[in-house]
Amino acid sequence: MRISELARRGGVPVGTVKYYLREGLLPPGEATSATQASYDEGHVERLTLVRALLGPGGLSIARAREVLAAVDDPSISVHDALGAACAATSEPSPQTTDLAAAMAHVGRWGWWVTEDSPALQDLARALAAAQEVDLDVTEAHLDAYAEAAARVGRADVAAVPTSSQADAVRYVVLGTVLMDPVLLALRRLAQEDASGRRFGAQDLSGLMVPLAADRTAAGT
Amino acid sequence: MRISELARRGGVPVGTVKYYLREGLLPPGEATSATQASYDEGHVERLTLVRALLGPGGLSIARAREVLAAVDDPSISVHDALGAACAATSEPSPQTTDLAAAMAHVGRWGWWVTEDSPALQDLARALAAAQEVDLDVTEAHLDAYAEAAARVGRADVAAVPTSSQADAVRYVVLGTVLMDPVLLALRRLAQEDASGRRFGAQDLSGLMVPLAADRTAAGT
DNA sequence: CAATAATGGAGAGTGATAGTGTCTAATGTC
DNA sequence: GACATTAGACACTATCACTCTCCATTATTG
Repeated sequence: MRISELARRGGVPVGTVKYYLREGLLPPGEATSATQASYDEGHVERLTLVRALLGPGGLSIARAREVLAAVDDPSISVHDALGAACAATSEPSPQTTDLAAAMAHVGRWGWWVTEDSPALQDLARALAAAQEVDLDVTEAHLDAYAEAAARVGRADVAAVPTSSQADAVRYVVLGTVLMDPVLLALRRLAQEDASGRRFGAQDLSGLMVPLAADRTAAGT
Repeated sequence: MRISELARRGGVPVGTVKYYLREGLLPPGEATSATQASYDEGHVERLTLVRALLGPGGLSIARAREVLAAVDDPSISVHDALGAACAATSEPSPQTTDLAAAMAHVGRWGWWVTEDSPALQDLARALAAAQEVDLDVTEAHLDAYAEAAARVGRADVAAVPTSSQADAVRYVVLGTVLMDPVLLALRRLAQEDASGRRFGAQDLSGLMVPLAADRTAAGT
């Protein structure tokens, strides 16, 4: 297919496809002449993948390129692919963070992580930010988070397919990036549920009901 | 104090403080003359709060303004404050999303949420994005996420202080925004742990060890 | 009391990011 | 052979979160 069809299939303007090609997010099509290249189903798939990483995944072009490099690397291990995905979703450390508190927590939970994991930096920064504004995060509260995270991490790793290395790598990378928003949305919903049970019952009695599945989409 | 001291205390340039004043993120200081205003400790606290929302919280100026409006509203309920924080961290719905699948899941878990919750839209979009790229998210996998999220949501709500309405609202809003990155970082670390146990043992035996607390900060 | 520095306020400018638009020569298609 | 399409390159746009510059007006200080 030509570029216009690829763009249509992916639901993006042609210019955007060209942009992704330029940025190396999409591999070039097979050149059939000086001004023509043909693209295949693989390109369509790749394009939807790129859109997922950039949109819901929230990655920048540069980060998406790193993630895709991991997906494309046939020799990468699943564990290293996870590391690449993790790195792609972490902020670049602006200054040296004090990892002591974060490391103490992780040690308390007995988790095996490398000391230079970007996620450890992220945790340290996030906890420091909470402390900055005097947000009281108790050890028990954090333990609840850790148990929840452990549950999620175990589910993620258990779900990794064993069919092939490439499948596993793809699954790990995509799962890492695309399940973040799922988890956050679920936290919001769970908070709403818990809050409704604790705070909302009296003043919102009629408005908040357990969702029944008999309505498909709520318009205005 | 004058603006330069406020800026110094908050660790930001004076120009940035002026910008936040212009944007309504900081309340104006008490004008002592045509070209002078005095700021107090409340302003310093507010400034660190703004920095936390914009930096680690990942909010835009506009979203931060909404969140701060909730924090400032003395009559808002805790539940509504949570809703405001939730809305501030959701994408504005670009198109109508099909909520059916998301609602089915939420109903399955028996959660009480409103049908027009932004988080429900977020969940629907995130699941749709995963499906788009053929990422297989099983019901069991999602159930694990839901249980983890429920745990987190319960911990969050249980930790809400009862000292005063204002404290509770502040805690809820900040906790919602600032604990997101904590949860994501913990997921990464838990994944690394789980992955190391499953995939990493053979090829990274020496590099991955349970963290001991005898080192404070890991340099290069 | 005069020189210097800082302030408030407003508008313009900056750099990064993610595209879009425009152009050209070459090509495909009817 | 006429018209649309393409690849490739470069330039342009929009948004965001600042950052700079300017000015008249104080505050401070020697």
